[in-house]
Amino acid sequence: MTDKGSSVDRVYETLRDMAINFDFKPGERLNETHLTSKLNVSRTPLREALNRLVAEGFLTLAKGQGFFCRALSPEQILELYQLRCALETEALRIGISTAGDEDIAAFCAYLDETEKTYGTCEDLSELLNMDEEFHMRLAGLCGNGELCRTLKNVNERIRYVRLVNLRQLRENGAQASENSYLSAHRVVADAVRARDTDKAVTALRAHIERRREQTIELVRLAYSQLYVPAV
Amino acid sequence: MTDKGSSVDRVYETLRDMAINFDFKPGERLNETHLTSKLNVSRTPLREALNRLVAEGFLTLAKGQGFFCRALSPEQILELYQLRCALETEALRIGISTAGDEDIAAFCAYLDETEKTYGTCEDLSELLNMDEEFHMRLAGLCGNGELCRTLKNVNERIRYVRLVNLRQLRENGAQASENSYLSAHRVVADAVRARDTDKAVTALRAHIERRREQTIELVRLAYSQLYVPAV
DNA sequence: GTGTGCGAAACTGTATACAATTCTGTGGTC
DNA sequence: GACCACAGAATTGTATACAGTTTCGCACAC
Repeated sequence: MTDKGSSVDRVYETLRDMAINFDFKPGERLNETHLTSKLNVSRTPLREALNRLVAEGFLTLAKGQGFFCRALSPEQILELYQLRCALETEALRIGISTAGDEDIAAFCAYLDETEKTYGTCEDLSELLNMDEEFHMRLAGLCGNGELCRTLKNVNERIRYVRLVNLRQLRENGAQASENSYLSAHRVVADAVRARDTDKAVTALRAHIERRREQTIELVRLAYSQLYVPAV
Repeated sequence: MTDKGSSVDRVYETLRDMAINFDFKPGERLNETHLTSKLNVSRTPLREALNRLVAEGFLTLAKGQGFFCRALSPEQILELYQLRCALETEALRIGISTAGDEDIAAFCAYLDETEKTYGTCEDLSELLNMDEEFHMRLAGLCGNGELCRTLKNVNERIRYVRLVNLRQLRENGAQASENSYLSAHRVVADAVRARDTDKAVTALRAHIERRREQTIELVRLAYSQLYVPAV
């Protein structure tokens, strides 16, 4: 029953996941022939998938030289954080003024539900998934599909750095930091429930921008982890 | 010297222009064979370009059925207006707090310069270009390339409806409306020069959202113009 | 040792060929 | 007259072939 999807779709999703996780190193040139044998498809659907990923900002395309992994630079990450902030705060504004009570209740219920597993979650990737899910649901309250799709793309592109961030916090034994994530979410959710736009936007903006200062250091750390195979 | 660019690039730009102007009708199925003969390329680069346009939201792709022009619906346009608002207001916030005085001066100078031609411009498409250029320069003050690229894409996707709007205003003999565009720009620019974030954001938001109420009617009008060849 | 030029190999960009699916129109049945 | 079945045509999705660049390595000059 599961529509196995076209070859392009399968290849596209595989490559996107690899790009998200920087399985391709920043600036690395992609060898199409290697990828075809790795993914068992011909170059035609492969290149169609690659072209999509270029349009989505995961890869770049240099005429005559082929496809490259996107760069990983503090500037780039900062730009994406700003973009994320723009999208999320506006979504929040719209959501607070237009979402139904039941939608907001469902959103808050999700937070309640995940609150327990948040502290006990060992897998950092899973933890990040939960955080992203929270933010996507928050944004989803605005009912704007275009906005959500754009946000999703941005989140995917900063995911690696965020993961590095979590690893760092975990290593520093900063259990508190995870709780601070959670409490920040709680503050926003409460403000949403109270339909207090200013309070919610302010809290959310602070929550997102908090990470900005560390970005330069985080990108440096990211590079070091990229080229040292995880134990 | 003009790098003639690859075949894909040329085809891509042509198709994108056609999509922006709804030379493809909303929901229309695109026949690849016809396009190949029209554009004098084989299906391989054609499909690569089409895949890019899907990723950019100009087209959709139905498995087994090929490529279709995007829909044109009030909901879609409203979503894009909201997205535009999110991007522009955030860019404005950032720009006011980070742009150099000389950048702001250059921005204001551009407004001064175009102010004259604004009233006398006969070509509505050209008029719209000028408006878009103003907004892109405004956004450009924030120095965030990702944000600007996203905004550019959004603007392209709502361009047709905005053009219909201008046509309508022109037909109603509403010269005043063009002046109102201009004066709104002036208000924003003055607030930017004064580094008054709240005032600038409020004015810009109002300027953009003003069009929202008319959207349903505008989309209806757009359809009528799409299927009646321009005289 | 360093830099340069050349030629082969590798790779990209595009065209074409083929397989599988979808669409279309005709005929038949109720 | 409306609905369904089916065969042929058209169209999409993928693989392969080919031409034009680029890259890489090696030899050679300085």
